[in-house]
Amino acid sequence: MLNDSDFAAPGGSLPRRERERIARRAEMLDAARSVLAERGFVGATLEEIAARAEYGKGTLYNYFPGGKEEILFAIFEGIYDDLVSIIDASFPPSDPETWKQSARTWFRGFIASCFAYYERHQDLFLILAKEAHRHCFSEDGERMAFFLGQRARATEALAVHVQCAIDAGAMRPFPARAVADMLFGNINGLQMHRALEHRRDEDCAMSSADFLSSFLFDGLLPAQEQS
Amino acid sequence: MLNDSDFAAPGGSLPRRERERIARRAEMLDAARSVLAERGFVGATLEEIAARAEYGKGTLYNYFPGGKEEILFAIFEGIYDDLVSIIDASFPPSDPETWKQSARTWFRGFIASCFAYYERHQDLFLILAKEAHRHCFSEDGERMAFFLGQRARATEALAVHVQCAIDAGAMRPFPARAVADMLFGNINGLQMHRALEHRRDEDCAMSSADFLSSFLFDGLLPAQEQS
DNA sequence: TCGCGATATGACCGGCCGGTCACATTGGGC
DNA sequence: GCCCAATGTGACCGGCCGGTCATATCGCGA
Repeated sequence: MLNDSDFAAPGGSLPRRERERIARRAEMLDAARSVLAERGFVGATLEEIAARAEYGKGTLYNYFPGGKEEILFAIFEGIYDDLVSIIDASFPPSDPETWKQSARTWFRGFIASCFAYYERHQDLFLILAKEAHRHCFSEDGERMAFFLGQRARATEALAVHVQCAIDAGAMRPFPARAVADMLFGNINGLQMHRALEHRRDEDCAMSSADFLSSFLFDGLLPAQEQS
Repeated sequence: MLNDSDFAAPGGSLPRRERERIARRAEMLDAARSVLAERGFVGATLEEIAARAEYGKGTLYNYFPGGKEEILFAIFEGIYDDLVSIIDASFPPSDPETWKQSARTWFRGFIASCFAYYERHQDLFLILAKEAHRHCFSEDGERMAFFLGQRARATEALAVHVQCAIDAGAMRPFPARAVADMLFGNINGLQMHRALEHRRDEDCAMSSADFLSSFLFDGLLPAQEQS
């Protein structure tokens, strides 16, 4: 993911065979993403994924011996890799003084990057919206552990920066993990709101980021009521 | 739902036959809720629902001719009925002056009621978390319409009161629908956070409501930074 | 006690799909 | 051009489950 210019794609110069293998795997994942976004994990069939990737069903198993589940895992790992990259790119390492001045701007930028990412990869947002919560409560222990782990990876990466803001006095001293969770929740929630109302234009992405950061930083009370 | 003391249950005194029919339907829905919470909609089998309700599979179809889908609809309709009842009970009709004084208290009470409800009906929360988003993007037009409609019913009921708060000057003039959406999103998000961390005690439900209403009303900035 | 409509039941059917594997195809080294 | 390893393939299998329906059972009224 993110290959299209967002961030560095791996696999510079390897033995020829290896590069082709990676490229084919990527084609299959592309197809899988589009089918999963449309039909969800249970509704998607390996047949359709294979067809859309222009391979036979059996071939999928050469690249994903774990079958459907491994494909799901690979896709989610990619999404969370992207989110962690966005987080890292949004908060340059700085001293407390800079933090105090820039925290709000940086968080607003982070929020805008997330919206831009979801806007550019609507299939990934759909997969996230349809599947992420579901599998966090899966009855299959291994699957649940995987999803909780991915979720925790992103939450903790963001919580680090929340803690910086708190330490610098730029944010009230709430528990950093909880705040990080709420940030993600609000970003996803607002994106969902936008998707359901079919607001897709770029302008709206900007104003959504403004709305959300004002909502989160300044709260719901009118200015004179702040306590 | 809510039969256990929360709010009035329907069906006072009807022809005997009719009451028994309603009671059996309720037993089946109870069983269905517990299976759906564990396995999700696709993982749940009619066989297991019937067994848990102590009926045969065929009998389900006497009460839910529409099969699995009708059961799902009935459960969600009940959940959203409950949420609307909670909303109505949380905001007594009042004049603008009372609103201005009490808005924050009422919203905090509403948030606490939601947490209490989810705490008391964890199966319903699980169903909501696992299924609600998924079906809002369903490829089946009718199902999607149903879920969007239910969602809109609750959002609009809450938005009415948000608009009152705004009109009374107790809340910043954001779009009421968007605020209502964010409120629900944050309540569900925090409940999810608590569920995943296995925080289940009542104390925590109280402090969660405090945390969330402070988070939402006062925002993330320290007091002296409020703009 | 009988009879009959209402209700309960679970064996069965048909379709679906994840996963397998014997075979076909390819392509690179010689 | 030949050979073999690597890779691709889709027919097939087995299990699963939603939905049906012929049959059994119930219970009420006469």
